[in-house]
Amino acid sequence: MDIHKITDSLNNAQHQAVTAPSQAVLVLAGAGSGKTRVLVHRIAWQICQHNVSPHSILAVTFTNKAAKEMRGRIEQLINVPTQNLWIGTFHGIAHRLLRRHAAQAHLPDTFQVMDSSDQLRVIKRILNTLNMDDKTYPPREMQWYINAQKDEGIRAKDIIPYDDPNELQRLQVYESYEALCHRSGLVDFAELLLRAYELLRDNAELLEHYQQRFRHVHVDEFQDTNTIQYAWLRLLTKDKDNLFIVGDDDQSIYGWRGAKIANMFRFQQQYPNHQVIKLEQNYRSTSNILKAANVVIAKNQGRMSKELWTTTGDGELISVYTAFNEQDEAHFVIERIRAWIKSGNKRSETAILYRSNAQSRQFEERLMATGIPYRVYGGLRFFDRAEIKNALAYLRLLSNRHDDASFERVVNTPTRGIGAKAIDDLRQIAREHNVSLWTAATRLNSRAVAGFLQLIHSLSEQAEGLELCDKVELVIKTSGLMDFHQKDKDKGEEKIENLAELVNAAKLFYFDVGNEENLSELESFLTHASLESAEQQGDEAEDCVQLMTLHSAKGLEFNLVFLVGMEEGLFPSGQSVDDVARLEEERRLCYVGITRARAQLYLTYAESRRLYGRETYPRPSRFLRDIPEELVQDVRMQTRVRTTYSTTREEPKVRNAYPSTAPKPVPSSSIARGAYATGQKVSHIKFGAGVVVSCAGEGDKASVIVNFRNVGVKQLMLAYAKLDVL
DNA sequence: CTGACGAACTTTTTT
DNA sequence: AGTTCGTCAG
Repeated sequence: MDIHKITDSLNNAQHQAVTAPSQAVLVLAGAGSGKTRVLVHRIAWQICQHNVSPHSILAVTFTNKAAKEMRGRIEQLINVPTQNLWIGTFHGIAHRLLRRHAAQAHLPDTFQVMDSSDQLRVIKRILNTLNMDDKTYPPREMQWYINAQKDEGIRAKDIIPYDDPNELQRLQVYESYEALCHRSGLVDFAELLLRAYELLRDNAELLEHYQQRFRHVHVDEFQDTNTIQYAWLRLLTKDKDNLFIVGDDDQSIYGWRGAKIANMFRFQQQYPNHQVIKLEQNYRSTSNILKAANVVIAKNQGRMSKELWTTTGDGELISVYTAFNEQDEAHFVIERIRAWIKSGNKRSETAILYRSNAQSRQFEERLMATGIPYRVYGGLRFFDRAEIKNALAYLRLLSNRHDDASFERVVNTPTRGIGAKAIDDLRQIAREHNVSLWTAATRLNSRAVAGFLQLIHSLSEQAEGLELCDKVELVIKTSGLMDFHQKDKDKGEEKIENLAELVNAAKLFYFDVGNEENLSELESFLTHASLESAEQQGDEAEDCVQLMTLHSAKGLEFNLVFLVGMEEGLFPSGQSVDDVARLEEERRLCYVGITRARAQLYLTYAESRRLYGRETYPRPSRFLRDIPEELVQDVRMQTRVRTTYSTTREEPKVRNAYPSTAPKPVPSSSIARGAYATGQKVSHIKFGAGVVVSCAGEGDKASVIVNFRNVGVKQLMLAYAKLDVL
């Protein structure tokens, strides 16, 4: 194996990281500095240079996509079989451990993983049985509570509720939930991690075994680890310091779901012999973009210092566009994209990034009207669809009759005359005798219920010996799901297609017998469905404009990026502004957003925006003001010169590149009144400079609403207020 | 069981 | 505004 192939292409810092001695290493990797590269080459280096068997290497990521990419790149780099290499998500690895040692983890061999919507259903049901009002105890909050406890490694038995009645109630739910999961052989996502941690913690020989086995442990996106993930890593590596972590404190954007940047500091304390290597050279963006990113993030306190730089030139200035309202914003963005595509660029190289999903609509509408193909990220995933979950629930019942969540899901889907009453009875029996719903059903005297049991029995018999995909097909057809979903008025066709797609997915499913010794093919497929649902998204092949939240943009890059809705209250989110820590996370989010852009970055905001059915007049985001003027070009200012305010109805369908060569279309809501129109820059003796956002009334009663730069929105009567047109 | 209506929401999301 | 969720009547 050619070692040079592994090290030659690296810069100094990368080289240092890849070839660092086997001790704890923290690679502080800025955006676009080649962190995946370092991980991949580090692993390759160990295998080739130090003859480390792939069998003794563990690499943990957060997403399946990242895991897959890493494995692919290692295989590409070195010609060594990597089946023995453990690369996977925290959840995937935890799951694997639990399968191997199910008994020691106190789990049945047939345990199944439940996703968050399954979990929510179970919790709802528990609230119900406990007779708890779901107004005072919203199921979502209970779910959040339980997961938060598990993320911190806290079991119900560890909680001392003191005298707080609320806490007592929540504890009761947590306990019942644990009991039900245990009885049904169900494991939620947080449980996977906690259980895997406890497995190692409580089984000395097992821990010893894995400590011996994994000579090198690697972690990607370390800043996103939560308490239990850290604890688990710590168990595995504490005596050997063989932990190689890559992360960027500035890109920690998941604090709200338990990620702890503090883990990076904890690492430094608990692995005193560690080495820190900073990757600061950026290979993605122009210098101007990096400067802006650096300035924005510099305002955060307590960072591990790090500053991105590049050898490529300044590049274009960052463009800021001030829109009248959200429609104008969308219009502007889409026109720019249109011009960009027209000059020969790929649609998939441009992205519209927003803080919240609700913002996508305006852009979608415009794109649709313009006929530009686009793709919105973050919708329902394939395995999350109701029809798919129904089919999977039948399959789960085939493999485990006592899976209460699945039982309840399909016992009356399609409807077979088992109403709320019958289900209540079942629950009653189940609770009294502490048995599963299935067992309860065998004791209930009901024709309909007996019919359901019979159906499952017969499906089970018929499925015997069939290929996986034939099993799936059998279940879908025989259970009546096919007919049931076909009846859906407007979505029937789509649902049938999805079910067909599920059969197809089963056909394509690769069952790795060697790796899943304890699992049947069906069980393995079901696990795959819960644990890897994300990757099943449709055709990425088509060249599409990309629309997504800032969160989902992490890790991606585009030549042309629009960061839209740069307004106080939106971004930073109104819910974060009064909390320093949350505001810092918003700022990191902004940093993430800016660093997605390779060549060109647009920041846009609207002076007036319809939000929750009301007209709001937000002020420009503080992040916008942080970026120094010399890096920015105000797109609107350029336009101003050419704009005629009297432009009214006949807004031309703009053909030219907008806005530099075309007159700025005035949004229909904007009506000229005398000298004032929305968008007009004005100046007031007392309030200073501002922009007209709305006009009303005529003659003496004419008034305008002005958004002043320094004092915010004011309504002024034209008859009294002295306004100067700028 | 379906459909209709009204109330209550409304940051971010992977596993 | 728009969506989702729960309740109620048919």
